[in-house]
Amino acid sequence: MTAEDEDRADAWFHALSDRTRRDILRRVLAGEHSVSALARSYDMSFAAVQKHVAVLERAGLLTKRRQGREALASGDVEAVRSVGAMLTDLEALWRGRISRMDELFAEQHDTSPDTRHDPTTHRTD
Amino acid sequence: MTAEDEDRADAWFHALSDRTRRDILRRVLAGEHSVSALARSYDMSFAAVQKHVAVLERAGLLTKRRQGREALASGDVEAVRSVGAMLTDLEALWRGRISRMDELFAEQHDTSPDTRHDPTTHRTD
DNA sequence: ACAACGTACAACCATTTGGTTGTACGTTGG
DNA sequence: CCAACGTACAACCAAATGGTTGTACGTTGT
Repeated sequence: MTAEDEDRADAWFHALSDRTRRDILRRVLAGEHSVSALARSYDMSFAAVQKHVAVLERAGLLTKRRQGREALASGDVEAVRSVGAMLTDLEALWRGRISRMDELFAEQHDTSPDTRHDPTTHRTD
Repeated sequence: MTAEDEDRADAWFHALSDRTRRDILRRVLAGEHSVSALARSYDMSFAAVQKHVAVLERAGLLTKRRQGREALASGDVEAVRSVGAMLTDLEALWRGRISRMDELFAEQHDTSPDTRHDPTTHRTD
């Protein structure tokens, strides 16, 4: 099911790649806003803002709730956390690179590898 | 200078919005790879992969180092952390919303606020 | 009742994107 | 020396993107 994960990641990062959408997400994370209330904040048509909201909704970064004639949008912090988790995974790959560099150093300079420091607690920055 | 920040964020998220680029970034975070070595991993032309590498480079997510005829690409973990920090900032906005909800709840339902639970330890998920 | 409001969506347009092929140029190994 | 390799970049193309206007339809306030 890695294919669907990549689809979700595509949608997440694409949704976040537009500054208007990031601004909308900030607002709806801070509190519910109707689509037209959001639209009033930007120098573009209502339809344009509505499309941005739809992109964020399809990506799962916000949800809409119908109340009378208004559609109230609310940010989904869990989705934001999931995006952050992807980046943490990327960092982990980098930490693995450092560990391998340590191993290489140990092999080249140390025939008794037991005396090396613990690579899992290695300072990296 | 918020404008440049938004430009950088646009470049970051756009670079990450393509699965081939995310995969390239994973590889170069784990260790240096030449552009042609990367290109061999994907079912597309060398030029296409080279363009993906260029997008990641312009976004500051990887750097290239010239060694002979090869261009060795390496992931920049600091940039990845900066992207993660942006998401943490988004989360903070959401936490502010919850605090405000707690305040409103206290005002409306409780004239002696002592008996309410502690909002700072409020379970949110 | 009905005008104004809020939403949704289709059609259209210019620009960007992600891919291709082709060409040029420095580097390297036999 | 020179053929193969690695890189860079231009030109081109189909599809996606971000914007527009227009239309339709349910909701609300007077």
